[in-house]
Amino acid sequence: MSEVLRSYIETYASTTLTDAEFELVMNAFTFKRLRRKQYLLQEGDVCKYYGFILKGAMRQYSVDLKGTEYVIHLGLEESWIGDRESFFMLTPSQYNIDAWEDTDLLLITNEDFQRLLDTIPAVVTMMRVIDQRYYISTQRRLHSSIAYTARERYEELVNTQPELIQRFPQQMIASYLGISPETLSRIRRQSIEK
Amino acid sequence: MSEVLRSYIETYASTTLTDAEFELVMNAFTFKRLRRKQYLLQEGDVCKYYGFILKGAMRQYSVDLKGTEYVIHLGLEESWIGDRESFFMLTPSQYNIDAWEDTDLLLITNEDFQRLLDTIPAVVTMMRVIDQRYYISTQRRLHSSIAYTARERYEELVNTQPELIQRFPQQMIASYLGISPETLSRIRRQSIEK
DNA sequence: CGAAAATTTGACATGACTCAACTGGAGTGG
DNA sequence: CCACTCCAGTTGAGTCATGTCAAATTTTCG
Repeated sequence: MSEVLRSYIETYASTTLTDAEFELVMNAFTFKRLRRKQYLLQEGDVCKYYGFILKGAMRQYSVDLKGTEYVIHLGLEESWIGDRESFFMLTPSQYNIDAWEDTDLLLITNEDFQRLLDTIPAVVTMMRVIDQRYYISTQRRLHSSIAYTARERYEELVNTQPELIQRFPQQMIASYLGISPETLSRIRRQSIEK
Repeated sequence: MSEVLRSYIETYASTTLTDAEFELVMNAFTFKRLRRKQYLLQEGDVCKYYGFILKGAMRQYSVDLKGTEYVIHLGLEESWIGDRESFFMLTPSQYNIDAWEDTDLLLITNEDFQRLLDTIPAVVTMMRVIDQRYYISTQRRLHSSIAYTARERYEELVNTQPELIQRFPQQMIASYLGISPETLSRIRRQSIEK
């Protein structure tokens, strides 16, 4: 099971880990199983753990005074989940993170993570590559939200990340796109009609 | 002048550079002066240089078929400018980058940048810290675009980055916020009336 | 099957956009 | 130093995309 993390790191760092290094990595992480709807993080708490998703589906979202939820991240297996701002700055988070499907995670604390960065160069490289990709994908998403209509953003998502649409309910996808569930429903109908 | 870059790196890396290291850094960068409206990057080109702004104001934007401009980044002194996706992936950029004010830059190529990352640990650390901050600020901006109205986004910008509002014309700020210049004008009037 | 949740649909409200006209400087040149 | 132009910003009117609320329908799942 932890082989998944090993090959993930090796892929992103474009190198291999020695068994000793991998041992260190595995000691730094704790396995955790979350059932559907269980929380990894609740608003107001500091994000103590960053998680690597082995299997499952999770979401990160805020809730406003009216109770409306705003989804800012959806995560599937072989990706990371956590509120980075809170995790690294040790500040209270404005986000909630919960499991949408039953999810298996590998969790790591800030301290342990820093230690890995200090001792294993491959982890540093991996982080650089991941940040790079995140930087690029967020910039694209930001550009979409400024330059594209609701329909265009939905169609872009269908083309680039169909797996999200398959795994999460429509209302979450709507929130992720920054539109109402009703609007998304209408957009989909019109897309089909054409 | 290049002392600015040195102290920037030292601040972000929380360490000092040896003179030898700084020598390497300076050899990697080229000084460039851009006049107002000159381009650093044009759509369709690969972003050959990443720039550190010593003095001035720059913007990064795309243009759609109708000629409408969408500003995705505004940069002032002591920050970086460039299309990271194009720069690191060597792909043609969809963005234009030009100088809004006369601007002094230090430019670096991808090759030279990789070399610095390989030879100077402080540069690696600096990048990690910068990426971290960018990650956080972009996530916030994304959250704003999903969860807040045009007015709220404008007010947030006034509170968090008033220097952008002072240095760039209103229509660029509007584009940066993803709203029309007319809408921004009306929002401002109403804010004043209250 | 039956309850609860998700999605769809309809009717209506509204925020934001578009287009066009107007206003008010900031420069320029006679 | 005035007249003129240019351009950003403002304002108005009409439109359109999207949101809201409520009801109907479909799907999910115990």
